[in-house]
Amino acid sequence: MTGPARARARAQRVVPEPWLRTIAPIRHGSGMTAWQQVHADVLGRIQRGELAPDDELPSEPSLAAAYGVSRLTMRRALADLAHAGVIRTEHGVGSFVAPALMRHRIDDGNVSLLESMERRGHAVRQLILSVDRLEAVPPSAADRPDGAAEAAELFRFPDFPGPVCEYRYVRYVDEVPWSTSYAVVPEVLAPPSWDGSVSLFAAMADLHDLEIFREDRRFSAVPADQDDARWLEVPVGTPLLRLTGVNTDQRERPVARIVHRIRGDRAEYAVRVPR
Amino acid sequence: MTGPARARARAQRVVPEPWLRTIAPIRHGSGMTAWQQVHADVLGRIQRGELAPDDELPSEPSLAAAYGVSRLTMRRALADLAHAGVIRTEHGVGSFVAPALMRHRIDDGNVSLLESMERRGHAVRQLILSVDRLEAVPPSAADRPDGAAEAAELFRFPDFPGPVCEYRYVRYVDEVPWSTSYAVVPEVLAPPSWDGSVSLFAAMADLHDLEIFREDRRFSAVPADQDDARWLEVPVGTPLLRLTGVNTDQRERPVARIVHRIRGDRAEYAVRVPR
DNA sequence: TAGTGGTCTAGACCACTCA
DNA sequence: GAGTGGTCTAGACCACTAG
Repeated sequence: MTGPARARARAQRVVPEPWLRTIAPIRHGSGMTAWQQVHADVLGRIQRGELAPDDELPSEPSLAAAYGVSRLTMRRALADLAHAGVIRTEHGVGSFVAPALMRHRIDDGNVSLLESMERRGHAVRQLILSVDRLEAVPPSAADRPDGAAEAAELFRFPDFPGPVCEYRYVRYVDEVPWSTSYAVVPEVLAPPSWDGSVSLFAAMADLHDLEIFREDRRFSAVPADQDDARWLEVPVGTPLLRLTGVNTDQRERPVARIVHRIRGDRAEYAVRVPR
Repeated sequence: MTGPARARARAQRVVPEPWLRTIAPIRHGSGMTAWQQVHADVLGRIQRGELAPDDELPSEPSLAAAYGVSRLTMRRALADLAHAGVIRTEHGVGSFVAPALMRHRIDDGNVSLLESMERRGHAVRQLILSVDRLEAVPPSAADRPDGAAEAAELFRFPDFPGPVCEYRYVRYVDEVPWSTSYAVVPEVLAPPSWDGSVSLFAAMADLHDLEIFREDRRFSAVPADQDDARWLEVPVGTPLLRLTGVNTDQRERPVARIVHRIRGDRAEYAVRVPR
């Protein structure tokens, strides 16, 4: 496993020093706690356009001094902004105003994210983290993502008994991390040399002359764990949209199970509801 | 606005004192940070069943002492568990192991949460927070939930010009908070005395002899703000499933726009994808 | 009133990035 | 090596709940 491929635009400009002087110390004992006031003030300044996307914020100590709070209180405010995707912090570098969040609308019909995005002119890249072959026995719940009883269900393919292949990969849209993804397919259907340049399911369909349908989709919201945080370049605890599903072939046989954990500040999934 | 209606089961038992002695101080400098080790240890003990749902944890100071860390570090670990819905903390009372999370599977066809849940034997209650009449002009983005350009879109009803009614309410399932919800409908269609005992859209349908369809649904993930936190009884920043949508009548005219912010640790929305 | 969780501080040290 | 964010501490005070 290589480290996260960082090829990100650097700060457009550093916020000029005079800007710091426009900050007034917060007032204690005014209903709101200190970190809430700081949070609101910084958010307001960003929304009002005082700071532009990719601007670098002053350092934590200097901001803390300007607001008249301790560095820890300052960090509490900044952490909340980072969770909401308003700013982004990089260890050893600085904090930056996040670029205007480009929410992608996905019509989750029978077309993959990759195809759907490329049709709209966005570049999708899939970085494969691991491919494992497993006997189709329910593994111990502990080391599976979203452990518990659901784990065994992930490995059930009644029509294709035998070992399964387990894929872990990261999807990028326009070189910004989009999701950590997990897929399980029966080994007999697995494409032997999938390199992520096409949809996994498109590869399966080609190989075995199948038609693959997205059968059902389930949505939930979960906090980013350390692994998510690392690959998606967000703080631990950031809300992620968790999308699980089953794909079937033209005879309604399950052929793949997937779990995507998608950055909540980037993704919006749209579903047409049939009448 | 009244305070949150708390009618919650209290602790089944307090974790016995000897249990505290089974905790070993964490080892510094072993790859994981202190709070990660504490987090992992507490989570493991809960998953292994040492602590049962609704058990009350020892106080923060005593836990901190047992692990050999400062109270702040202890709190960092507990905060992460609370975000994930593993424990729940009550100010001035204590921390408790959260009950096994009951994920509800919703087939989001043309049936309301209320009907769908009651059909499955769950009690749904809707608490109305406010009903406001507004001129149908795009309001300032600042004070709308999920402000920005989307705000104006919420008020567009080309077929029913004029003022709109804005509803804010909280939905409970089995007396546990489920979502904070927000709906906008044209005033000419608004039921004059909706009390939350039935679906808002069922009331509209009855009143004006409409058939109401859930036209499209969009899913995203957002952190709980202070208002969400208050009503849903979760910490600020907890991941919420954000569900927005448009309802239309039998002639495909938009008649309502809705925004639900749903506790991520309780909800899972399932959608059948049409072939 | 006692005990709990929530906020805040000042200071220290570590881990990371970059010139 | 200088500057940044990440972690951690000991201690203090506040806000809330309950007996």
